[in-house]
Amino acid sequence: MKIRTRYAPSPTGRMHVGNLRTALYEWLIARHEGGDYILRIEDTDQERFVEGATEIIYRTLQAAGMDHDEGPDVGGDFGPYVQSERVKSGIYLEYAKKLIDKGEAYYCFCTQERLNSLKQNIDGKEIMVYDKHCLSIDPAEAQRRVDAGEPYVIRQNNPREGTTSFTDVLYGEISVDNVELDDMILIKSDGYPTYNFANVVDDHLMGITHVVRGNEYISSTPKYNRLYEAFGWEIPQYIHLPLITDSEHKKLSKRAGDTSFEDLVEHGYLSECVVNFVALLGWSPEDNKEIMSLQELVEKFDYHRISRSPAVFDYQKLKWMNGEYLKAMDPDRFYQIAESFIKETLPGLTEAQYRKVSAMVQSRVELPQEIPDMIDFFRALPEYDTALYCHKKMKTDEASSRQVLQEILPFLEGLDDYSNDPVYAAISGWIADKGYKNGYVLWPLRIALSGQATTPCGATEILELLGKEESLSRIRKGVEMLGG
RNA sequence: GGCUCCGUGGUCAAGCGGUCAAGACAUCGCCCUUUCACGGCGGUAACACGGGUUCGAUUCCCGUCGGAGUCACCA
Repeated sequence: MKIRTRYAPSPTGRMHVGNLRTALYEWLIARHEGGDYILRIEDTDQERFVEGATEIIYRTLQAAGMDHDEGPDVGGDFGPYVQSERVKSGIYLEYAKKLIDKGEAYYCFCTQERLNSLKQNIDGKEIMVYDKHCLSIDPAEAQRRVDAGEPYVIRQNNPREGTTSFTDVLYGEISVDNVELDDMILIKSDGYPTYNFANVVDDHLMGITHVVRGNEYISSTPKYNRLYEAFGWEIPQYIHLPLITDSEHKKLSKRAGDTSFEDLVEHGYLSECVVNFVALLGWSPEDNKEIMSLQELVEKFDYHRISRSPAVFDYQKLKWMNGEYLKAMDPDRFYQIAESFIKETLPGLTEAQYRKVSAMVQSRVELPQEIPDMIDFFRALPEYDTALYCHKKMKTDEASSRQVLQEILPFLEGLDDYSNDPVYAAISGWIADKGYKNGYVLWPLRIALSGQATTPCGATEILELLGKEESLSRIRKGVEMLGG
């Protein structure tokens, strides 16, 4: 049988990494198995609906490289693919009524006040279990009240005795006492179905074979199973994914303002890197390779290897991976990314110089946003402490640096070609003549030229970029600061 | 609190009865180097605990402890 998976987001804003991973795993399963991947928009909560959020979903999926076979924008045989449109046809209410006829659901007219009175507070958490109050209403009476226009919801009628169990591909069989099963609402008072209900109905109607979702749904899955059973529908394969957590081991969530795909991209993370990284949160390939293209992921993704334990989202490693992607990148593409950062920091250079700076920075940057700080010293010599001139390994200190700089100054003044290779050759020659060690001269030179201990390049490359005049002025300044 | 799930280094993560318990990030050190970085090499660092089962448990079972999730007219 052909595998069909679906990504069913609700359009409430940006897609955070947990959702992204769910979407990715569903896509990978479908693609690896040669199945179909369906996009379904679950916009049954009109209050949380955010204008433009559906477009964000399209954009994100596209940027991440996940194409879908069916969906609101591409059509398909099982449409419509937006739940608010499906509501109009009345299917959810129709199915809910079938459940009422079977005694598996019932009308409920309880007011919010009465519901609130059922709430209890345990450990600061609000917990509510419905007491089946409206189950006792005579069906004919209930129907009369509905017809009279009284607000109502439809609740699932779950038994209080016995147990219900389901099988998860990863977790195996999970059983729950039926007392734990709340009579959850299927149809809300505004006529919209709840996620819990619409999800089951649509998954069935759309022929979804593998239901992939976050771990947080495990506890409600028995209720879904009862729904499938009540309808006599085939139960899909369940694949519950381990949670992705923050460094405090708490579930990552949109409400907590956790990072979304778009946030990461705006912060300079490459979309292919984010996808790669997220794929590895809860899954690893047999060969343990880490840097993988989407295509490789498709080839290697065996969902049976998905982990059961939660994973912390480690920004540090994400950053490292981004650096790997940046380093491996074609220089031209890197330049496209780095260009604006470089030009804004260093206005007025030639195109060739910009390319040079880009190349310097490519091998050591993890995020493009780090570039300005890395190269700003080219624009203006920063304030610096003369203690920088002391370097134990190079055997330099303030006095030796002053002396060396004073000594080499006339030599540099007499030099006209400041291109890297010639200037390097010239200085090397000079150093050899004097019998110094390279670092003994080049370390103070770099400090004088850059005012900082770490630069994305060597001293002579700075000379080249700065040019003769600016270089000499910076060296004189250094000598001055050293009391020369 | 009830229920459910999870438990290999700080983090990700191999392992699926017998291994000196992989690898990656981070960290530390060394080398290389025109500083830093990159690169190369190496170090520190883990099977939560207690019982079983077994000739033998990280691996299987039970319990304890710890962590998380869930208990909405949100998904």
